[in-house]
Amino acid sequence: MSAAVSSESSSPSPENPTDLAAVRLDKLRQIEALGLDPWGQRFDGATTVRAVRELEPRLFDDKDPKGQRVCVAGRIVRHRTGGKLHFLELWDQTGRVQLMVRVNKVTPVEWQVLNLLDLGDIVGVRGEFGKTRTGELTIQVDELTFLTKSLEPHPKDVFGLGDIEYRLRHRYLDLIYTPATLDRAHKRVRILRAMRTFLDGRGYLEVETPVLQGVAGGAAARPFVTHHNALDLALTLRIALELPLKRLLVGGIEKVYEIGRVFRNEGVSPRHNPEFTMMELYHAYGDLFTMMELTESLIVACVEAVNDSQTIPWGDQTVTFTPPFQRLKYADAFRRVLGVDLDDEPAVRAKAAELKVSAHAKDGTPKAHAVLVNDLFSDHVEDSFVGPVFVYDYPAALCPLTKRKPAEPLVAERFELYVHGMELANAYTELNDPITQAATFTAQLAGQAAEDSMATMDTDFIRALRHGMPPAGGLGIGIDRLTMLLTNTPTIRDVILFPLLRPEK
RNA sequence: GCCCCGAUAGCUCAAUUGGCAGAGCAGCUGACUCUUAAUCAGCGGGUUGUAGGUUCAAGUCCUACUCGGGGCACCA
Repeated sequence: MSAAVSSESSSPSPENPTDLAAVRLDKLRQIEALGLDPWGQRFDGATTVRAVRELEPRLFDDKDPKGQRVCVAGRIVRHRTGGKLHFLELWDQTGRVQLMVRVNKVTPVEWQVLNLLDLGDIVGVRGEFGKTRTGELTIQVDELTFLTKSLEPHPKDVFGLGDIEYRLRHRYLDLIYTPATLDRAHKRVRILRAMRTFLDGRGYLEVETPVLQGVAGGAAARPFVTHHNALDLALTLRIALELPLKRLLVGGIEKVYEIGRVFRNEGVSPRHNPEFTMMELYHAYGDLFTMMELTESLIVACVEAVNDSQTIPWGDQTVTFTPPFQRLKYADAFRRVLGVDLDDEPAVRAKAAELKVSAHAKDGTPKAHAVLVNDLFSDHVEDSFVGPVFVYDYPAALCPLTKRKPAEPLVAERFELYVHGMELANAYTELNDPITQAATFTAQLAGQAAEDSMATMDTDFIRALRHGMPPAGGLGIGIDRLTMLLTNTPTIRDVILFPLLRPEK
């Protein structure tokens, strides 16, 4: 769009040869003058570069041209001219291959086109596959079809793309010139496919539930707000998948899951994007420990989908995903790291003061004990987990959707799976008692922000529970963070192809 | 929303204490039928993110803003 606009002001015969876009537009006109379409047409018969490179190469021999004929299409990413002989590198998403074009092997028009090629142009070629005297796998081109002009200069790939903003705003170039970016995109798909295969194999039904919801429930987060015109209806984008899926448990779908985008109107960071992908599943008649077993197998299936072993690199460290993962009670972890019992309120307050964790909310009200415990845990305990480790038996006050332990009503049957301080999975025995659920929805702890309390009552969900939801285990996994971990990627921006950025200008 | 850091040619990066804004690649012209970060000869290319300010002089110092990065807060 902007390229065309800026180019129109440039002369087709550029007076300024440093106006790179104008030079390219001029070449486009020359291609048109040769009677060719600079935007190309259907091109049949191409195989992938990878498939070509797997063929047996044969040293080129003009007197005995018996090499295999191949056909590929892709982008020109390097071009070495040599008078009557050109070498080019053609890129497609499976790899690169060298092209050799000799003046006497192509038509005069094709030779003219060759001399008009810019880096970034797309061509289709046919020719003999073999290797040069120096051993480079090469296609000796005898048919050259121009397929698409690139009017913008491409980055010089040999030095890589250095500027993060440039990479994010030109993700299409990042995919071409940063192999790791394309590799991560492929691995993300493999992880999702492994997850679906695993869950389908265990009898889980994949469903789709509404993104637009009247009450955004199932998590503590600020929603995006929107509006439906015809019904004049205030709507929010979902912040979790939980509540619709549990309605399906009521409806008798005993094993159910959804992989979908959720939206939280919160900050952006290396681990947060306002829209991200969750997998949530629910299993009637299961519980917390059903979910632990399932999580181990599921994570291992995902690990093995992208990695040969169960040990994967993470920065300068590694993680080994060999079941059973470590299990650690929340209270034990708290005591081990902080040296105080979480039920000992004076000791917890003293520890908070020592660690400079405020005992008061931003508005000055004293934090409830459970909130202070949670803050201490988040700030000082979570980071100590190398993992994978299941931390389980959470303080019930912080888990409004979770069933309490029968003998310990202050403890919720919940676990989180941590790896290198990152929360990878969250699961619990689902609260299916509508009377307790109605009470926890309205409970807002002192010192807890309103938007963090899930204090908005979803009366329709309560009604569903009142019709009887079977006891169940539920699990949520953040797909983006799982992908980060399994692809050794420190920022969520690089496992999401188009992370949210402010518009330029 | 707050704090810190960054932005220089299409790309990747230099520029000493405030003292003529540079290089490689890419581009243009020419040479070259086995190159591969090709090579060789030559030529162009900049509102130093934007707007102000200080100064004889600003890429450099100051202020505001824009965008990005890191952190905080929030969260998964």
